Amino acid sequence: MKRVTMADVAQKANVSKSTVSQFLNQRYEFMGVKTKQRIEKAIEELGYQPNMIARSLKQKSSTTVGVIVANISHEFSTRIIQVIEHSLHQLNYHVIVCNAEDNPEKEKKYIDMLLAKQVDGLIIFPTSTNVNVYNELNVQDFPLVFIDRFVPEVEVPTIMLDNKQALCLAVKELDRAGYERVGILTNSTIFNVAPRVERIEGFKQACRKYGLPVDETFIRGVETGKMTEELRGIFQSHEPPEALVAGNDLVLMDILKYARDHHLRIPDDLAIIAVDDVSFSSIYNPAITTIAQPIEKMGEKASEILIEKILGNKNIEKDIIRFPAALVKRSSC
Amino acid sequence: MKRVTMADVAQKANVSKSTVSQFLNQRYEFMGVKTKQRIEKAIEELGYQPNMIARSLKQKSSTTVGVIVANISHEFSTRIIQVIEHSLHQLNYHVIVCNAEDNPEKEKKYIDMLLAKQVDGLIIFPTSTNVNVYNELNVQDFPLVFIDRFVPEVEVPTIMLDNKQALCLAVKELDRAGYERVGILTNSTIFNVAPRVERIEGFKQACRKYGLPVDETFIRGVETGKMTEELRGIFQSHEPPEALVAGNDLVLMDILKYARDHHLRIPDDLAIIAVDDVSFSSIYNPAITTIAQPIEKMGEKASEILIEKILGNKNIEKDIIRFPAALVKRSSC
DNA sequence: TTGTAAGCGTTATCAC
DNA sequence: GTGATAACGCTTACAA
Repeated sequence: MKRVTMADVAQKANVSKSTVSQFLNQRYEFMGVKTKQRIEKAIEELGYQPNMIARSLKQKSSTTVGVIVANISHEFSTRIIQVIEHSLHQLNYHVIVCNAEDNPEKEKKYIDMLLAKQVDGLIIFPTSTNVNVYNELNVQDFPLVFIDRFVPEVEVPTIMLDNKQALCLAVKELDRAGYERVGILTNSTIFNVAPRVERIEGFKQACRKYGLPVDETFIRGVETGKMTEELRGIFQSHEPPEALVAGNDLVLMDILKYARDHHLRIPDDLAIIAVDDVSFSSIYNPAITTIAQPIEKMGEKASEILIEKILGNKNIEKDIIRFPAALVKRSSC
Repeated sequence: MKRVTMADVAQKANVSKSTVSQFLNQRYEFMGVKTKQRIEKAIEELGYQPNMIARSLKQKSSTTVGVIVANISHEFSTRIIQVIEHSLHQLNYHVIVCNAEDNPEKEKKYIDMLLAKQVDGLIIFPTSTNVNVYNELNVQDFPLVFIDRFVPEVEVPTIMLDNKQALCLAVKELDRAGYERVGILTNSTIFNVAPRVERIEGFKQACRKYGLPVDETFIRGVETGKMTEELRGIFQSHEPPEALVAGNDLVLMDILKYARDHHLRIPDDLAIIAVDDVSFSSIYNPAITTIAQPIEKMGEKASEILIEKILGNKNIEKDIIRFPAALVKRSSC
């Protein structure tokens, strides 16, 4: 497959490469009408397509950004990536998505690869442990935005859910519905993944606020794969919880599966409220009450800040930007 | 952010750029041990990272492939993309994913952009209408693979589900369970999207095979957004269907929602079997019986063929490769 | 208004 | 064993 280059066009149109370049970059202010037409014709006839690689090399910009997601299996991740892709596409940026699978080494490898590919910026769902890598990028002023999770010692703009407020909303709803023995289940908190820790903390605070008992046996960060086991433990207790908050979509699935397999009726035997308004929550029977993240806004904001940084705007808040959650009331609690 | 180049390394190590290049490309056969060490040291100290853009320009290969998906909102799409990304990553290829949103113009625009970016190949869930574009790529021997849908007049390797067999499986199961009045709902067939047409056709054939009545009023390709309306029509009929096949995940959602809102018990009032083994089918109550596509195998095969083509292997079957579906028996029929 | 030439960071050829 | 030097396809001063 012989690609046609600018030189071919130039030759065919009887002009020099630079004139063709001018044309392509819409600088026809001082260009003869006839030259312009000849170039147009030549491009058309040859089916010329500019080579963005060559362009990138010269311009030192690839109009590509990388997105590294900690774990793509959360619906939240895929949806926010879609939003980011959509926003950035409108600005003529392309997106390369990488899935770190919650593995810091993989994340580091991806960062290196994407840098080698000269991406103009990076949006990362960080895995917390690559602090030095992040900081290195940061001191070099490399455009970087975090999403979903913050990293303690790194000053990077971070888009996050207001987890405290989110859980306050959840507990408030549980309280309103009259539940007393309540709990929350999230994925493992051993790596201090911010949303999980914050959600648990927010849950406890809210319980105190609404005067609900805080029973630590129902408040758990559970390792992947051990959820069923954990649930069995919880429901074997003398007084099992009346209501459970699912820390994310995957936890919700585990709870629902357990409930079904053990014939727990929702919400009568067990009320449920889930963080993340996953698509199947409105389909489920009964429909699941959820706490929704403003995915669109979060994705757009992340894109916006990244582009600002790419374009060289220095005065961007390097802080965490928290987005409020919203209660989507359905029938599971 | 000042990037360090090969020249910097060369200078620091007191060698020429070419030697550094040799080093980077593991050609140390004739390289002095000391030179090697000096280069290693210089790279380390400067934190040098090769520039793949420059490399690509020279090598005429970007080690990047594009994936254009017709509609990302199907779980099937996202999952197959994950598989593709995973397979190609192992071969050190990167993937740029684009969502054509079922819009042929958008698809064409993406193809152009990806070509401009010098992707080495393209995996497309085609939107059927860009036949000329596909053919142009094809005559130029540009590495191209279709997935999920075939395009009649284009000779490109195509990975597809064996839809006929899949629906045979579904109908067989319906028959086995004793249902007689059966139907199938898919998305709109006006654009002759292969899977939809084939699934409907396969359904009819299978009904004949198993001696079930073929009632066209229960066999429908429905426009997006009109599913609820259609369902209302179907269930107002004198003898509504006892069992329905959902042509894909989105259709399944619509059916489940309708069933819940109209208090149809599954499977007693309405049995359901869905094509695509979406994650929530095992969670739902009752769990949904599905026809699963071998997503892993399909994604891997697509990646494999694409890479073959990229590497210049000419004798690849340009035909449709059909993958068999599998019944996942649960409780909805 | 258009052309010339240098340069972006690599790799490849061939000379030393 | 190592180093000049010329590409790769484009942009951009600056010259004409």
